[in-house]
Amino acid sequence: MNGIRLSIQPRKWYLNGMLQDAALDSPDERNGSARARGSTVEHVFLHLKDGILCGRYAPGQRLIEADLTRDLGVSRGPLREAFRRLSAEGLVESVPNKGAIVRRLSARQTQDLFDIRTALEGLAARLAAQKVADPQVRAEFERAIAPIWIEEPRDVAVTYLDENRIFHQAVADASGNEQLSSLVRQLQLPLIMFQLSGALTSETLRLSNQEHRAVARAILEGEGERAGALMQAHLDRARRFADNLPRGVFRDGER
Amino acid sequence: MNGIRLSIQPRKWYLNGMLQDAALDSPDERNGSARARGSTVEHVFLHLKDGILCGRYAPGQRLIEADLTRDLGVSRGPLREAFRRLSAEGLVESVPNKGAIVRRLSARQTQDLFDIRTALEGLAARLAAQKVADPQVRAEFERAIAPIWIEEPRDVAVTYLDENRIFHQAVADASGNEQLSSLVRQLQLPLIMFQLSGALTSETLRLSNQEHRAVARAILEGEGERAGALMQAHLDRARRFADNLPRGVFRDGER
DNA sequence: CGTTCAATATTGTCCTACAAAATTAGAAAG
DNA sequence: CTTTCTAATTTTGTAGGACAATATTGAACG
Repeated sequence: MNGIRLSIQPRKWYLNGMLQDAALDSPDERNGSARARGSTVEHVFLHLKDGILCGRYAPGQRLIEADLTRDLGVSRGPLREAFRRLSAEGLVESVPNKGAIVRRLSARQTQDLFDIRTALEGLAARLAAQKVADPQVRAEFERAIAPIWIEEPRDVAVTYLDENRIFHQAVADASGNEQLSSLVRQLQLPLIMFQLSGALTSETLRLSNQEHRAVARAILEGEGERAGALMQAHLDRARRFADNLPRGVFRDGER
Repeated sequence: MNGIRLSIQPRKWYLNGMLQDAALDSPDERNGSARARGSTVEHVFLHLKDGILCGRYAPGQRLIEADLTRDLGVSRGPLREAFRRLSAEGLVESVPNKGAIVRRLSARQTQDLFDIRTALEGLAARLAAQKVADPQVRAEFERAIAPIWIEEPRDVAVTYLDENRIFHQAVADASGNEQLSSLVRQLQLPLIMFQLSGALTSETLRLSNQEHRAVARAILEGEGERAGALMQAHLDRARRFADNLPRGVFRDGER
């Protein structure tokens, strides 16, 4: 009694990032074999990623191959390839003979993830403070983090989570270490489930934003050590916050 | 003129970790379809991983699907699945429409990787020093790192690289953070190319071993901060060492 | 209410096929 | 002889069908 099987709005694809209707872009419908090569996996991947992040696929839900191949109109090969990419990003986990299920972190795993993020993003902030000496990096960084300076209070949690993700990614990108950047992206994704927790208060968001600003200022002033320490303190507070979430958010039993 | 296509010793598999001859374990030879389920991908994966780490497949070499399916006697599905796993471990990279090639790091990527490892393994050492209070963790840790106390001088570089890998993994495992443990494993693998550099002197190995011992002692004494600092210093030295390797070891051009 | 076992659902693997892209070889031009 | 363009070959991306092994479900039974 664990397979929930949400139905998917039928026959829509993401093609190069744009949402399109299926019938409009398949020139010959007789077997649907004529789609831009190399894009099929990407379609499936983006559809599932988006679906997981938006909650269309719930944590713990099994992703049945037959259902998805039917609903998305692709064969099992590309679907499995997409599963594997999602697995690499930490959004699903593959269990032998059971297939792919939407990842659901235990409280312990969440804490562990925060420990890792603290170390890596502390490093990223330190490196970023060095790299902002380069005008191009500085310009790109300032452009990316612009939203954090907006004064209006954040009331919609979902919107703020996006702002949060963008800030952390901007710091990582400014570090100039591409592998670090992609690791940070990968480690941030599985935590999106907080979207569903509803525990983010307006005050929490304000505090988080203030910490973001402090980190950003330290980076822009080139003070690497301080930026790293501030980022670590920020993530440490987030870790404690996550530890106080209701147990229901996490995978059953474990604590 | 880049596809080298080394030939593979024909028809051998790894079955449950044991090397076996093909003819001995395929009950019906008509199409070879009867092998333990879920093991095919593992066979291919281990064969390729072993081959890459042993240099049987050279960095930069293309892995042609047709050749491998023929030589290993598997179909393209499992082979591609194995490619994806190797890609996740950072041993190969997949280029669209060109397939899988054995990964070759640039000097810059190598430095970046060391930065990340320094942060993560410093954390691992710090955590491990806390966790060794648990007798079971302590026992397992001491068992795993036993080789570092052997007094004989290390002359064979390949053997020492294995000892090195085992030590770093043991620290990560002792941290009690499974995700950290798997990250450390993943980040360590791509650096195996140093095996081929031949730049490891007997003196280098001795120094590295001494640093390992210092880290181990700090962990066993429960001094987390010191253990973390020592581990970071150790990796920092390794980073500088790697920076002085001949350029030919790295991907052409980049520095 | 709990267990056992058959029916069903689902995955792992194989095969074949074909179009798209990349690579190589060969021909033509300089 | 070298270079460049074109055609043939190779190789990958994807579809679709097939079947056995494993998981899951549901029903009968105690």
